[in-house]
Amino acid sequence: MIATNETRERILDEAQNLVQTLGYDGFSFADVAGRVGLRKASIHHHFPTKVDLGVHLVARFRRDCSGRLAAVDPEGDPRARLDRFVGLFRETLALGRMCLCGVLSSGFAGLPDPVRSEVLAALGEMETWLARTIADGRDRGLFRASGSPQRQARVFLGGLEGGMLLARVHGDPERFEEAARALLDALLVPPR
Amino acid sequence: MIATNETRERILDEAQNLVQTLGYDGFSFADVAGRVGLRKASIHHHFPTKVDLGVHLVARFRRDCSGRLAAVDPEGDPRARLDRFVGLFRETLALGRMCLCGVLSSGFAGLPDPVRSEVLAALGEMETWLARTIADGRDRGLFRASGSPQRQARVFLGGLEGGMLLARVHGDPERFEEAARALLDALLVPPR
DNA sequence: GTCTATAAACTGATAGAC
DNA sequence: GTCTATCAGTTTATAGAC
Repeated sequence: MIATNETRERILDEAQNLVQTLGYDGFSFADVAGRVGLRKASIHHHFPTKVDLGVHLVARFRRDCSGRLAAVDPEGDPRARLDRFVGLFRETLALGRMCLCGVLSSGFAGLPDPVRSEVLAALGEMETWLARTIADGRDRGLFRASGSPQRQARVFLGGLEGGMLLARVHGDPERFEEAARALLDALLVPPR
Repeated sequence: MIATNETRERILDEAQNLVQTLGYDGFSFADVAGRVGLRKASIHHHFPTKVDLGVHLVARFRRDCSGRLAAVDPEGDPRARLDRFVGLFRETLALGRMCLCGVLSSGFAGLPDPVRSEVLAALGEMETWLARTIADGRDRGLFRASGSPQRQARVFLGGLEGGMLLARVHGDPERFEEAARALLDALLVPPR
């Protein structure tokens, strides 16, 4: 792996952290600069505009998600694969952060066009992965058929985002677990 | 009903509309003033600070929700009563807006303390109403018991918020309907 | 109650020295 | 690549005339 500009990554790290905690409008060049230990002008050197920073932020998040999901063995038990998906959300929540796509969905109408596109693309990739996994589980007789796998994937993702949102508000991760368990149970074929 | 200061209400209307569309940071005194047809200073006359405006915003929303839910006949079919709850969300979504609590949950950590308290109170009242309705449905043999009614209420509310969020992002209200249907189905006792 | 005018702080962004 | 200095625009908020 070529060393892909370390400062750039640190800037993206801090910016992403802020967005996942406070929302898109909740971070400024001054905030990011302060945390990275640089001046505002130096941030602009790496990311000329805020839109540019925002787009690269979501694009990296998307690549990261895709990579993690691609690393899940597609031959494994579909239930365990879904658990892995839930685990990615759980890890984020444990840090007190929201899913990047979830936060950005909240003030979606106010986002710059290029950022919106990236968010939609990221959400689309998650849904596609979920739909494929659910379809596989149906083929194996593990999941019940109820509408299309795409439909089930959309409900699953929405449920996770909502559960995550309310869990963080109440500072109670157990709420997220409740939601995840309910979503998985709804998918499973009845045990008798 | 005594005429409860009309200008104040119009200010709250426009501010709430903006928050539900763009988020808490997405509205300014200039925005609100422009829409109401007043100058910024006049808004400050009615609501001295932004925190003050924000608190009254959520407080009014909370009263409004409580009123609408209290108007639902507590003797009626629990399934229809839940449908009524879903309908409140549906109406908001049809206007391209998010649930006020949902939007404010997104950047929760960045909200002023008094606003946070109101959001938590509003969410709590919704959950309590849902839990009572679900408990009633269980007593009548309509809903399946799976964890406490409180737990089911939390999952239900989270699912609605998440479904609403993603439906609006994709500009596809049908996504919300899918989520709502799945949540109701999960509650119902199997039809055989 | 509404207005004009103004303040102080902050926003994203640029120019140019080192 | 990072810095200082600066810009124009916006933010919340106040003072005081009408």
